[in-house]
Amino acid sequence: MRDFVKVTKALSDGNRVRILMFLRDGELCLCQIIEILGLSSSTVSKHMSILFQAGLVRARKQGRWRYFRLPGKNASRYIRKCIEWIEESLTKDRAVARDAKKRTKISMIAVEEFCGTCRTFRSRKGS
Amino acid sequence: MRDFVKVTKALSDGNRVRILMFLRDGELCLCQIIEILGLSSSTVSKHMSILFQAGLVRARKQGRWRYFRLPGKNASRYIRKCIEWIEESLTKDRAVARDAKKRTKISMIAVEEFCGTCRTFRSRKGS
DNA sequence: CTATTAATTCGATAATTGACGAAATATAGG
DNA sequence: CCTATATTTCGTCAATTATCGAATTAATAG
Repeated sequence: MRDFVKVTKALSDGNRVRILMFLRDGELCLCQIIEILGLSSSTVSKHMSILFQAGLVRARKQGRWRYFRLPGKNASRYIRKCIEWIEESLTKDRAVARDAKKRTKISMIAVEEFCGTCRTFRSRKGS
Repeated sequence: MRDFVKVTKALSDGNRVRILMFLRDGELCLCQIIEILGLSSSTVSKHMSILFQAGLVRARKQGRWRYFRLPGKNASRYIRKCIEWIEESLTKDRAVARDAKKRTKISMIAVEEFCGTCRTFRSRKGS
């Protein structure tokens, strides 16, 4: 029960559900998630930690960046079922559609450019 | 999204999940639920209201008693999926097993006896 | 109508939660 | 080592939540 409620608590916030929905299209690094949600980095970091603790996302670190993704087939049966349920319930959701669009836009910029050295590059170019 | 989060918020409390699990065996009146959970009547009433608002239980009133049950086939697809998911995830849960046992014990007393006139009867007999 | 009892609503309280910004940590590059 | 940047942790604050008991409402029985 403890673990199960950890999952339902993780799902009980709209922003966290949004994250799960746009992670369906593949992994993203934290700063990309920050950009899509429009929340502070500390807040998003906390959200990711809650999703991670619940087993709803996997994470990997590469250099300075941390990438998050849905757990896929390695996940326990009830986590997989859970994600299926969320997907089925929200495919037509407006907020989810908006996020997907935003994600597409962000994905046009290569990850290494979006956050990282090239941000410095871009701002140098801009100023 | 609004409605979906209403459901996940309803599920984000262990006591409410317990309620859903022991309602699988059929409807119960509020005072029976109170007895199984061991919480105050006002608290349980609030829990039932939250579950009802989320569409996770149905209710009917008969006389002074209010009976609650799972929504069954009338429920929307995603509510049914949700309940399936909970069931699948918690069939082996210890708290759920404990509640089921308690429910069986309570069910030995007819509903009309358990709460209602016969409670007076029993306490008169007892004192 | 009155008394009793089931259930809900109300008001208070302690705990939890979501948010932020500041400070700390980690990593890469010079 | 020093700087820059991505992320996490910490402290704080406001909002929400789970709980209770008291008061209220609803419905039956006498």
